[in-house]
Amino acid sequence: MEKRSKPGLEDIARTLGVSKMTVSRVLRGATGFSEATREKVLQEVERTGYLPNRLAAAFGPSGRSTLIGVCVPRLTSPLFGSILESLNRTFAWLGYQTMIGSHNQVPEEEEIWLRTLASWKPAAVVLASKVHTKGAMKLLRDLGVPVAEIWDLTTKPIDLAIGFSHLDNGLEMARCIAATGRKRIGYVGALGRRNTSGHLRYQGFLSGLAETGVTLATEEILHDQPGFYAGYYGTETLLARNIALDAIYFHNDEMAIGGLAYLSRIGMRVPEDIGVAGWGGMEAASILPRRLTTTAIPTTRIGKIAAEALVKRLHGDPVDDVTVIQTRLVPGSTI
Amino acid sequence: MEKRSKPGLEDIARTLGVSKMTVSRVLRGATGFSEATREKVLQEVERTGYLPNRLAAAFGPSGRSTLIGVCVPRLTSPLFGSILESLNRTFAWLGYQTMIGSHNQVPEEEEIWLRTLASWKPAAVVLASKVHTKGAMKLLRDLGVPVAEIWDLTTKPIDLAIGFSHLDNGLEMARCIAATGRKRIGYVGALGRRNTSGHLRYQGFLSGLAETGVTLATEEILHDQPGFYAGYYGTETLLARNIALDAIYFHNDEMAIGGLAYLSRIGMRVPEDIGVAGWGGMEAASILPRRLTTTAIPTTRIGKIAAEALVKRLHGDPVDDVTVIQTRLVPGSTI
DNA sequence: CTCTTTGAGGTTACCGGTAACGCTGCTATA
DNA sequence: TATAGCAGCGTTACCGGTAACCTCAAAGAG
Repeated sequence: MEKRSKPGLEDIARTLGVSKMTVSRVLRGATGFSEATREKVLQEVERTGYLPNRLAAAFGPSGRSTLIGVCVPRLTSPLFGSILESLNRTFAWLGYQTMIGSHNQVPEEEEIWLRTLASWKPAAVVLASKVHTKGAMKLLRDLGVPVAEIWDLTTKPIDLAIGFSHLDNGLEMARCIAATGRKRIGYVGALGRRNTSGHLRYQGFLSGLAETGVTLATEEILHDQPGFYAGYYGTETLLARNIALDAIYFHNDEMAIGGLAYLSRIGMRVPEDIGVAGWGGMEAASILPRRLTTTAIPTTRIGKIAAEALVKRLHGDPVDDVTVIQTRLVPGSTI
Repeated sequence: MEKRSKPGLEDIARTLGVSKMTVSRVLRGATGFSEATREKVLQEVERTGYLPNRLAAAFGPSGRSTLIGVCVPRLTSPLFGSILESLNRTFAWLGYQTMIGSHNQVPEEEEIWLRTLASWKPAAVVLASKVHTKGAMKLLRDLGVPVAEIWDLTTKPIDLAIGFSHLDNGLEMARCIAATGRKRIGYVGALGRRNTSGHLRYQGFLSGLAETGVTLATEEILHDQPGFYAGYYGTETLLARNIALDAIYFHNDEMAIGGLAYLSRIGMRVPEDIGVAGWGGMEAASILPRRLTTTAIPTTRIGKIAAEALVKRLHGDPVDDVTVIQTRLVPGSTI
């Protein structure tokens, strides 16, 4: 039967005959103690199995939190999953913990999440959204902690930005397709016309086509999640219009693969009858009978760099405000 | 310029001429105040934009935490992503926040994560792993909070269990395949022979085959993550042995789709030349030229029920120790 | 009319760290 | 030799809620 909850700094300090503060300094790696003291403290910590109380550490006016809030559009996407995995791993390595949320591309949901996060006094915030509500911006300002915006670079960063230009991704793919001489081009997207990064790629794609004097022949932007189903049915809808097409650009690889499934079903050959391009560089894209033309995104790198930059900022070390991550157009053989 | 950090309970209490305790009672929905007082407090909270400090609330000997730890094998799987999404949503609705980690099927990583989590004094823990280290079990015991084990049911639950039997899933699929008269059956798995839920399905599959006097003709268990690549190359390896096969069971749908890609590449027809079955019920499985034979998992339901059960237990309401979730074998047309 | 109950709210102790600040004794320098 | 500086450590206040305990007046019971 224990009466007290858990051994704390004080217990260690008492058995060692030093003060709480000394133990605290040793454990935080601060200065103001001798090597002999450090040894003693670490041994006692080991012996007692002392667990620091991060609640207490973050508490109080001068408490230093090790909590990082992270909000992404959704948790079901392997792309964001990979970023989260990378962020989690890097932050853990550097002594920080994450609190993860998703906003489903609705800025208001991000604000609600941010409000909850704020009540935990986080040390920093990572956001993977293009748009923020006024309320969210005010919350971020009141929090007064570093903010890393990942994923897209086109917006003016609040603080730090790590990512790439979705607009350029779309532009680049348009040029790639145009270079093959294809001129009757369609687009299949998702998430409506909300201001998402997918929509940016769409806009970049339009600009890219315009460069060569081509206009989009037809488009179908569903309101669903950008998954296999949406790609399949979106393609069906697009082709039902009986507009002759020689290429389709998709919101992402999942949708492109859904589209390929429909094309295969109706007997259209890719790339002979029609070209297909996706985005995201998912694993499946490279094992298809014909390797999918897509843009590969180094998600692990993005997570690692974002976490490292944020921690540097927290330590007061100099960091670049904007870090551009290189993406790579994978030519494939579906165009 | 503000001198104090943020308005707290005390600030609201002072302007209203009541005590901190009264404000706290109102906000927590406890008893011991009049309707008039409640109104006043809520109005003042609204007016000042007061944010509760959950750090302070969870702190102290009698602090009530609203933090829930959740640990899943990986964040890149849409299946686990969907569970996390569902857990997050349900917990948020009920006033709780999650701290998410992944253990990558390594029990020691789970223990490390658990140790970090423990220093945040969570109110409860959700685990999606079959095996736990001794250290992890001790940490859970010391924490003394409710634990929900989700995903698999075969192990003796620590506290609550919500899930289904992976063994039965494998068994059922074996019977389904055997019923078609196929007898030369192969298996392609991943994650080595680690004690994962995939391995349980494999074992159930073996038992199911044994029932009908069939033994596995050949198997290939890779050490990679169970993704498209692993399925593709695993199938290549399997078939390179030149053992005649009329069906392959895969670790999951991603791998099955990878396998289908290889089969298609070498010109084998499915299901005429060879049958294929996966597991997981991913979206893509149902848009393939032939609908994939698989087992659909109601991930959203699992998350919702797990979160609700855990919160009930936290409130002291009665809960079933074990909740069985029905999975559904989708016959498809690849067998 | 007195005694008990109860609703409404106040008081106090406490949690486990952290920063600020103060004290000691030793060493380097004028 | 005086003293300034500093490494090393102790002391103290504090944070923002919560449970436990206490008070007090009004209502109801006998």
